[in-house]
Amino acid sequence: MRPRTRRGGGRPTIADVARKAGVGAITVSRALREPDRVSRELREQIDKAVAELGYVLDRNARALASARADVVAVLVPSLTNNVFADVVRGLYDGLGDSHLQLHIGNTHYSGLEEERLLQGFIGQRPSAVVLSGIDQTATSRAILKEAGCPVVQIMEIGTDPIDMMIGFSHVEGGRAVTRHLIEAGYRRIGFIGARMDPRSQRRLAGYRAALEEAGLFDLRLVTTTTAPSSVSLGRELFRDALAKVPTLDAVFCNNDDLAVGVLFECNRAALAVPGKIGIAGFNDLEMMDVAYPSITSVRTPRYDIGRRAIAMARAAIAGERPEQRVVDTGFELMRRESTAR
Amino acid sequence: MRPRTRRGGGRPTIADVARKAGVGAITVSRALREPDRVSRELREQIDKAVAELGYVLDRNARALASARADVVAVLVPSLTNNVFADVVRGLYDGLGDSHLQLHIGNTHYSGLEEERLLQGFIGQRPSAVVLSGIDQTATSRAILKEAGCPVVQIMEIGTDPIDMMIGFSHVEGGRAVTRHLIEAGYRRIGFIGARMDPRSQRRLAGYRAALEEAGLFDLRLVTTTTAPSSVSLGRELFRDALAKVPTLDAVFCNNDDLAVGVLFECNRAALAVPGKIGIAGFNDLEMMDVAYPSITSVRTPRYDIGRRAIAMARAAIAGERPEQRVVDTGFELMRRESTAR
DNA sequence: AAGGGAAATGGTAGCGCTACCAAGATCGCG
DNA sequence: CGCGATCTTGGTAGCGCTACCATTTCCCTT
Repeated sequence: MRPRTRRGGGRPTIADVARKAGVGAITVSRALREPDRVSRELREQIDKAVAELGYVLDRNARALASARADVVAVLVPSLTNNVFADVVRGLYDGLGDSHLQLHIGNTHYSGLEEERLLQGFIGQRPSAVVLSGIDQTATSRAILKEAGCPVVQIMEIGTDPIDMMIGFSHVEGGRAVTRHLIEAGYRRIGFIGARMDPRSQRRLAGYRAALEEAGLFDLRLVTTTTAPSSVSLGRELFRDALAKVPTLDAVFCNNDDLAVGVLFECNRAALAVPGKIGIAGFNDLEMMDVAYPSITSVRTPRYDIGRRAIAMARAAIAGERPEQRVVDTGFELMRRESTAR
Repeated sequence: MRPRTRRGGGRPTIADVARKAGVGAITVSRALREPDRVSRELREQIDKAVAELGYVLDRNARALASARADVVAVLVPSLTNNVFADVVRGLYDGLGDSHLQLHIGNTHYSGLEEERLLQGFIGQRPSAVVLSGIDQTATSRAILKEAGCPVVQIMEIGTDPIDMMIGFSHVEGGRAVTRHLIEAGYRRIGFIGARMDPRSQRRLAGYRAALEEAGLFDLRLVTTTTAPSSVSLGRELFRDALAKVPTLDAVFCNNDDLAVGVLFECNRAALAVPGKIGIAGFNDLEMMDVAYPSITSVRTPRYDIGRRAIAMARAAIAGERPEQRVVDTGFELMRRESTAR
């Protein structure tokens, strides 16, 4: 009958450290969590014992004992998408020197998948949850309200936050870029959209509103697909759009990948940009400014949203409730050569 | 003196489910993990109780009790980079219906950061670890050998795997594309590199070997920076390279972002591609085939590497040791318009 | 000098789950 | 029909850590 080491792989525990340092286990625990509350002398002994034993804290045990994990659960619809890659980078940088960990889940733009992931994450009792958009299912909302931890919805704003929210209006983004195209003198302005998730739908709504306002809307101008966005898809959709409406003189693409595809296709087909065709994208990827001609786009503060979302979550974890639960970051229309007619 | 609910937020536990279903707690635990080992009748009662109580398994408690978390720790050098985004997508898809979770860490191309993250991840007792490249520090290697779980190094191969390895030779990739440029008739072939992490260094080594073999190498042909890669950086570096060597007639870019930047700059400066300047990239992003002209690149099976890495890890977790510890996926040279002279 | 309070340290009792073992029920086979 | 093998179920005892409370020591007041 082995007395100890029945299961754990024999890794040193906090008790081993305590024995070696000649202190109580709880003091080691404290030295690790709140060094200020332990005398310098003991702290040094403990640090030494930790180093000598190669002790590593068992996060699972800590999470169980303290009924919460130092984890922020993050749900994004895609990781392949540059847009969310920037957000995630901002989230990471927002962590700073906190001992929080990020656990990223990929919803693949599916509300049900989001529910499933949420279920799993909540089982870890995260310190906070960050999720994308405002179109959670009723079940997801219920789970989150129940969870009792700060929740930050990002990339979009709306009137009914689960808890907190930081982002911008996609309707206004779509409207702004479309108005710009109208002002530039374009008249047959197409919309090209891939994926057509709720945010894309709202960009389309903004586009439509702007065109209707000017009496220029025509359903045939809209070319969309639910297939995932890509540069090659931009080419395909542009060809379709042009076949449908040969008088097309501009396109607003629901994201920059598509816009780049349209540009390449125009180059290939010798359609002058911006003379013959105006092109505008959305998100303002770094590439848009370098393209030839450079491409008009809507700059969205993705990295910043990530950073600030974590800052909001950290403040809320610390008990500081913000006076403003919904933060509108706005966006910036970047006028470039591709629409300078 | 409250008898129960001292800490946990009052969420139902496995004991609550057991009481409601009229069975022992351990039977509930089994029904959740190995449904086949519980009679149909009890299983249905338990499922019902779970649903009614809204029971969610506490992963921390499970991990503590079973001394391992159903987690695969993944370390990648960057999340913003399309290349690793594809790998991560493959990893996710490789998970399939297993109950494994992915925990992603971002090393920012730093060995020390990798060590730090590894330390944290090991504290969670992951079921497996996946990490990028073959240049881990001695400390990292030691930690991993100690950890006693399967380890998969990805995206590159070498002769001294920590455990398992899947990827391809970056030296050969660089050599192949450079030879192609030589065969296409280019003579003053530049190398443009950003970041210059170890894999980029090895691509450069392959480039150099190919040029030396042909008696064409010249140090001034190499233009690199440690700054992170971007399309605009491709433009800058190309300008620098051209200023240094005005007779430059081709460039091999250590990745596709740079190559696109070079293409845009050539368009802007009215340098004919491939006539005046040949361009080749690395990784074969989807965009390369759509660009005008389309850009030669080295296709790397990133998504596939992700999937197969998880498959290898899962097999190893299940106790199946592969006969082949190092898997060379190879790569494919995609010859396109940008080098078709 | 007595009293009050803060700071430093430790002991006890779980957190919610599962490994391990035991025991009863069922079955097959000679 | 007896006996071992298999299946199903349950009890006990932790996993490694921390919340909660108790204790001791040392100041600082008054």
